[in-house]
Amino acid sequence: MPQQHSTRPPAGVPSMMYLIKQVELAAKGHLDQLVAPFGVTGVQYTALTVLARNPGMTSARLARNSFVRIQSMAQTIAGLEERGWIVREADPSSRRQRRISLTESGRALIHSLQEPLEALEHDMFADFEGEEVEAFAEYLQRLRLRLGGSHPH
Amino acid sequence: MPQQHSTRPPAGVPSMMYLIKQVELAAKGHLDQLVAPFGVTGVQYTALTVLARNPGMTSARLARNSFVRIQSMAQTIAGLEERGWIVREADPSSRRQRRISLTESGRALIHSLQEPLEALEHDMFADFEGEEVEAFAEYLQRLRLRLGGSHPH
DNA sequence: CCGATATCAGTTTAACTGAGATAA
DNA sequence: CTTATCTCAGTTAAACTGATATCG
Repeated sequence: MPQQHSTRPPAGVPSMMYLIKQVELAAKGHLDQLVAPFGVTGVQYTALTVLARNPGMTSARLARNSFVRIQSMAQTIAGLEERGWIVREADPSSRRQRRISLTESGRALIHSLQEPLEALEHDMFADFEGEEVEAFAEYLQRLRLRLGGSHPH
Repeated sequence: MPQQHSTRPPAGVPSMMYLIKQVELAAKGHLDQLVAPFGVTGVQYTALTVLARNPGMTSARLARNSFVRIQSMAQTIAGLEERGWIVREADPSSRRQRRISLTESGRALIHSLQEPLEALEHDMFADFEGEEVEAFAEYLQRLRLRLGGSHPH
């Protein structure tokens, strides 16, 4: 039954998604600002850190891990390769796949940015209690798993 | 099947921002999928709901509220106007500003999408306790305020 | 003159789709 | 034959910058 056009505000329907988007947008702004002087975007840098933690990854696997299409990730990877931060080598056991590894230059980039980025995150959560940061991270993890379940192909 | 657990140490520098981005990306996918049949994007729709809750807003004010540039919001607003979901009327007390209000069509759109969107959010947080959802929302609010403090001009 | 609003025009990031070659 | 990976090519959404006119 269609309610009358009450002046009642439609409550914050998409409030959570709106909030998440705004936080992401604001955080991206800070991240980009910090890493830009190094000639890297926030997306490129985060991809690089994932690759640093997972040596030998393929582009396709990284794409699935990040919930983007293979082609989207390929573009990001191409940028990293072009700048010389990564190399892709043919895997002898699977000539189709190209395994990614960081160059010295890539490792140096991560090293240079590690401290400023930790400071940025520390600042982001300056008014959080220690356990609140962990709780927030845990909520994000849960959402990531739940929402990521239904990714298109 | 390819449910892998990552090699090991989850610790990483930009882990929080990476998580936030992934959650936002996944949530956006679900939102867009839901609202697309109505000819609206997720960004357009969320802007519309903000306008519904704040009648008489200007584009510039909405932009500041959303942490985007005036020009970026103007583009979103233009899309909403083009589709007939909003109208912009000259304010007699300030001939520069154009106050935005929803049309019947715009209100109908919000009404049509309210229930499915509530269902989507409910589903997102299905494995959250009630107080956890509130805590998560509160964390996001805090981050929004803290990060939004340093928005460019 | 200055600041805020709005607009016009162009750019960039980073996602997307579709098509096709090749290897497992 | 099927599926996954990779690549090429083009598209879109949604942010951005810069410049300009006008109102208060």
